[in-house]
Amino acid sequence: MTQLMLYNTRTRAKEAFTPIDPANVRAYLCGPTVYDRAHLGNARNVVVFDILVRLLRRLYPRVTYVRNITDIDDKINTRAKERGVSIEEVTEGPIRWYHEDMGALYTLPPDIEPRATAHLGEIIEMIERLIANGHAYEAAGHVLFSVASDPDYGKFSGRTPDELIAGARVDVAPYKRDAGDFVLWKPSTPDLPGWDSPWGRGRPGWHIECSAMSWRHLGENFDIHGGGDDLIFPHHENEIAQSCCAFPGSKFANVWVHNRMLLVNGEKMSKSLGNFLVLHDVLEKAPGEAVRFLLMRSHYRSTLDFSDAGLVEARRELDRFYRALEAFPDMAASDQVPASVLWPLLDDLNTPGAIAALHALADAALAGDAKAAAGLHAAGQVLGLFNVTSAEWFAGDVPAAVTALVEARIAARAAKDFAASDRLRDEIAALGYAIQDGPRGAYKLRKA
RNA sequence: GGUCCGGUGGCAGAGUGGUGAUGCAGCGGACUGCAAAUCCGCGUAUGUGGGUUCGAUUCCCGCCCGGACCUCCA
Repeated sequence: MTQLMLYNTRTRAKEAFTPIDPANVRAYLCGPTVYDRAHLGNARNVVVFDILVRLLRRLYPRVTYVRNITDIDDKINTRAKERGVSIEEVTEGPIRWYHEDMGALYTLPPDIEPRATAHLGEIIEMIERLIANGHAYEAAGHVLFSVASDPDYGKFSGRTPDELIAGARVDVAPYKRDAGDFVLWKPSTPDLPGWDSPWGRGRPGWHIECSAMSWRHLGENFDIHGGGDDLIFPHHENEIAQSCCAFPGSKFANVWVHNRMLLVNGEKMSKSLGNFLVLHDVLEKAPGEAVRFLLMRSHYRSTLDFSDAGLVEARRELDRFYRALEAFPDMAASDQVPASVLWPLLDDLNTPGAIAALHALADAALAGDAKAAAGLHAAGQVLGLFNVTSAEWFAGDVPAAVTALVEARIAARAAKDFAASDRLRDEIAALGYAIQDGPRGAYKLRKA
């Protein structure tokens, strides 16, 4: 059983995944707009896609994973103006932090990481095509996409143009033909970053860069497009409209994979609410692998309500797996992922189901089953787990002060001075380490 | 207001038209100088009212509650 099933937002149904070209599966994930630190919601999105890509790589010989960086944006411009620096100086830090933080979660880098600033040519070419095809028009220095020109507009997100207008909570610019028309290109005043175009010096609107970059790197029609479900409208609806109208007859992405939002205290983390958890801060509280594990403990299409208690629990579950692996230090590496783990993953990335299977393997491994331990380790590769050794997981680099106390305690126990022994255990605990005694004076240390 | 999604044991969280995974926490026992870890065992759940069915947690309808989108957002 190696058939991957994926829920496709386009059809609102779980479908058997069939690549356009089995020799090269092409996938695109909407990446960050780089003006700030990544938050935990970004992390969920990237971890989910990371598992999908790892799984696809087991099933197909080649996967091209593209994740863009949006480095043209009005929020970036605002920051640059506030600080009196160039937009490159604003985006440099956030791009570096993004790589560091996602790396700390053991997510694989994309094969191609295109930037909007390097794709103005493609962006302009697409806009020219849209104008030539009668799907876009110039007005007041802007170029706008005409939603009325696209009979399919709204189908993806399940809305009619009337609904969109009725629900509009923003003022409609007077130069728009329809309230739903959106900007492809807008003029830049001299104090703002801009690029020369047939419509004068300006900059692209929000949605066009993803259409241009996916076209450049994956073609007019590719397999999978991912993102958070808050992007379904308007971002992905608009991407589809632009791409399908610029390339008549193309289908753009075949399968759309959207993860649900991460909640904090029952509410969506969002920039406007200001309640978002900065990933870097969460990584101060727990190992990256525990944060990653927390994000896979619920299905990607369910809401996940973050809590510190959940983080602690994620870490304890991983403790158990590392204990199971620890029992087989010389285990030969295997890439045979047990069917019990693979099967739920193939069924629309059911990570909680896979984790349940991991626990069964851990039980067997703790009972002495070497094959189960090898299977557990192999399963970790497809899930992006077990990236460190058990010793590193439990203790990391032990400070000299702790080692000295441990040695003093061994001596005390040998002398059966249990009062001293218990006192030393408390002192070790005060330094953040727990000690476990084993047979014949053996012991294990772990970070509290 | 429109559209959509969900409500499972103390908590987290899957699956399923036919005796409700898994984990964490809790309880009892073994082991231990005491612990920890490990092992054995235990308990508790499908929001609510109808309908379809031999049988529903699973399908359908109403209600209640929660969340998302309709605006920047992963």
